[in-house]
Amino acid sequence: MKISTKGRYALRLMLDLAINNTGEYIPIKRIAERQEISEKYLEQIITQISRAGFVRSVRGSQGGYQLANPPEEYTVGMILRLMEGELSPVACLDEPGSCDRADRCVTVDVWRQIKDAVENVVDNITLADLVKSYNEKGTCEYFI
Amino acid sequence: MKISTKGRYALRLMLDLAINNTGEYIPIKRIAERQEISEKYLEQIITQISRAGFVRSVRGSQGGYQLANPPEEYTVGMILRLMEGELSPVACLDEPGSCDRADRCVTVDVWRQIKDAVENVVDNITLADLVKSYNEKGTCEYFI
DNA sequence: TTAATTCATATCATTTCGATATGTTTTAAT
DNA sequence: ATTAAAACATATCGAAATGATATGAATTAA
Repeated sequence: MKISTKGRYALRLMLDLAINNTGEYIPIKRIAERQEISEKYLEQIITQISRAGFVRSVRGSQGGYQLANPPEEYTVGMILRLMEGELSPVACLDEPGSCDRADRCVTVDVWRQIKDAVENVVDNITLADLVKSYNEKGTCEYFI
Repeated sequence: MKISTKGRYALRLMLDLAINNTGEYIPIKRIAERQEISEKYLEQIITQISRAGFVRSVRGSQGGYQLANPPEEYTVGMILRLMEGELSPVACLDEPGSCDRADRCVTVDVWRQIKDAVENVVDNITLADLVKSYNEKGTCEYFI
């Protein structure tokens, strides 16, 4: 039941962009430094994020990334789903017909409830909420 | 964010024992047939379950397993934790001191909420609840 | 004695994870 | 023009986890 580093790093990356949402383009190198994450690994991650249209990019010297929309418009769920796929504890919830026991299945109700509970959390927290938490935590240069 | 087959199979196994909770000892072979799961794989799983004291076993011919306690006393959470470990989306929630960014961490609040939401589901469903669902689903020989 | 069963380990193929490596293309600054 | 910085693209790789299978020993009722 773990979220992969890709999902976690993507959230930190997006939160970094949200906190530094000044209009400037931020190079991935800065984020890698601040977050202490491998630059090359972050490049892979932001490539996915960029293709999804969550960020704008400018190539070349002085280039970088910025959020495509205001932090209010990104939920944690959007970001996690992009990297992790559906937030289901079992595949059968997302692949109808994948299980021929589905009609007489009892435990699927449990998995469904878990999925709903998780989604209820992640779809109701935005980057703006996290920026607020960050600011309330006092003066600190970094975060996780 | 997936639950492994061990966790899922363990729940089906325990539910099978709960449904067939007649006082008899049930060989793993029967359960493997009913659940269409590899017998040898189920053996590994029930070994863990047995060591935790969740079931009683009798060796030899006519031997098998039965629940050590009534179905009401087993939550889904107990069974999943036994196979999967803590139901946290990130390790840092369970390993204090594992992360040196913990003090200035913002995203950990998200992970904590996810964990709480999942636990709230699985710790409030018992095998007895699932047996009830099973019986309400009508006459069917099998379940998942 | 035999067959059925739990119990114990070892092994194994495949996939996933978490990266690293090696470029290319683009662009601002010099 | 040249250079350095940066996005973009793709391949590779070691380690761990996953999901089993294999082999056999110990126990017990029939």
